Amino acid sequence: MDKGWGLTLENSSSDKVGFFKINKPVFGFNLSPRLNHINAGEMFSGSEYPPDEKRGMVNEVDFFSEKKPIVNKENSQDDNSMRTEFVVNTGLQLVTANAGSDQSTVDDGISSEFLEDKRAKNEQLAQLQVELERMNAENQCLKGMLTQVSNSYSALQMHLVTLMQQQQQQLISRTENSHAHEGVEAKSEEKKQENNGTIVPRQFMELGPSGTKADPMDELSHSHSSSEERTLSGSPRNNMELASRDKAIGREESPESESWAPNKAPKLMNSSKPVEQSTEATMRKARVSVRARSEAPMISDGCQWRKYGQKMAKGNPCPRAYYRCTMAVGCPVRKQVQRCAEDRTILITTYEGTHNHPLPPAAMAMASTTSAAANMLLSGSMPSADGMMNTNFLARAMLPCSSNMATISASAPFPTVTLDLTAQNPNATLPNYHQRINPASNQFQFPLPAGLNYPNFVASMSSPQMPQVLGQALYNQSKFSGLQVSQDNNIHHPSLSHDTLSAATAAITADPNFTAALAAAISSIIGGSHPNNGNNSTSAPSSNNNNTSSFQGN
DNA sequence: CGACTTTGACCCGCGC
DNA sequence: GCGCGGGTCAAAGTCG
Repeated sequence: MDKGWGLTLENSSSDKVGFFKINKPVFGFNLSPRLNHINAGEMFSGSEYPPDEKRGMVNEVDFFSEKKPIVNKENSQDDNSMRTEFVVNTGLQLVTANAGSDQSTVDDGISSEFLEDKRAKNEQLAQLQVELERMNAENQCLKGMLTQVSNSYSALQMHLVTLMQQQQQQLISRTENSHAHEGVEAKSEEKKQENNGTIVPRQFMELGPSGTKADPMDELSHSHSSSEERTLSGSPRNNMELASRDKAIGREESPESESWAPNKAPKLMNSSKPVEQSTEATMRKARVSVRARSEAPMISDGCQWRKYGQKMAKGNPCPRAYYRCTMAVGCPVRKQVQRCAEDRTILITTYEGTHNHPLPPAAMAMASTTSAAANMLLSGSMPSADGMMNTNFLARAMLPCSSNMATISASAPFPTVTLDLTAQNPNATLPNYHQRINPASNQFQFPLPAGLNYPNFVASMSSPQMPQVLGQALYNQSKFSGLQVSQDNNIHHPSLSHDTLSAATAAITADPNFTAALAAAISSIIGGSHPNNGNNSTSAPSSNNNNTSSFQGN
């Protein structure tokens, strides 16, 4: 039908006469008024609207133009669809009217016939107007339905995108787990890579709730049995470390040996697992460091810590404090807190290890979002060509945005992710115990709005959106930088990247506690699996959820 | 009294 | 082998 009309209008005028003579009746009589209305409007509303001369031709050749030229002329000035229907209906009605008028002409004369005719036309007009209104209403209804369908489609599309994102994340975590499970089987392959000087993605630290958790140094030793073990390079240095560890069997168990079983069992196991030990030794060094301005002695990050030592570090007049997580027995997570030598207002907090217990709600919220960050960081920290390319690409993308930035550096073979949130020169005051950022290392830089720095540590994690925002931003970044595992499912959100990242950086700078917890979560993931995965329990200890008061010395 | 901090001693890796 | 420095232990002290 449409095709017929389209052809009619597009063809040459010489052919149109014939087409119109044929199609017009078909259009007018054989189709429902509603379809006529819609199609007529569609056909004549566009660029193919027939010129006046064509309309004139139509009128001239129309079957009914001879009887009702006035009607056709009136309608041709207004609504095209109406015109069409007028032509059609007028023809039908006039047959009857004329039939009646023939008699009236005989009975009443010309004047009464004229009045009758005019009245009939008025009635016709009224009917047509009513019909037109009805159709308009129907069109409005259809428009509404179309809008509704469009909205539903958009909503479904968004939902689909969300589901695909979640699926992708699950795929990533599943892939990591499979990597861990395949660690043993893939060792021969890893060895090949190691021999070739290729560094494989770092492995995770063991984080199981075993009661014989050793200190981080020794933890490595029994992680060969860990399902979360990941592959890593066995550098000569690591092998040496391993060998020397094998020799060292001396330290006695402390009263805390149940939770921090220092050395015995691990070392016995080490002797038979040199390769794994070396990889774990490297993994053990995975850390997350947060540099932030704070007068407080320690950043509250939602976990509970116990100080177990303090030492003077070389090159820094400020002592370094050592803390371990006491939220659960045997939790291997530790952190070091030290003030920056150059700027003592800067507090450097370094996290190491993986929590073997559920994190407090606040930390859990952040940890859930930082899983994406960890994916990105882990991928980006790989010294592989891809990793370097991606991180460099990301850095290039981020660098021009601002001179003040939070810096996350992941440097192999001592992967340390540094969140520099001091809004100052991010590289000037890195602590000497951290590997300084260098061009060869993997580096993530996030722009921070100029002038932002750390506020007083009075803010709590009051904004539940922040983790999601950051997580989404990092997730987008990871995808943007091509770090996703699955290419087939890659979803691009170019519109989200910039805005979300800005929001994320704003969130970071707005709440130092958030950053600390973020770093802890990242450290957990880098050092092992997701903190939330370390324990089947889904409820975090409520009594120890927030230890802010415990560490707010100032 | 339990939890936490302090602090000297010790262990270990690493460079020379 | 030795010494340095980082990291940890554990007894003693402190605090609520």
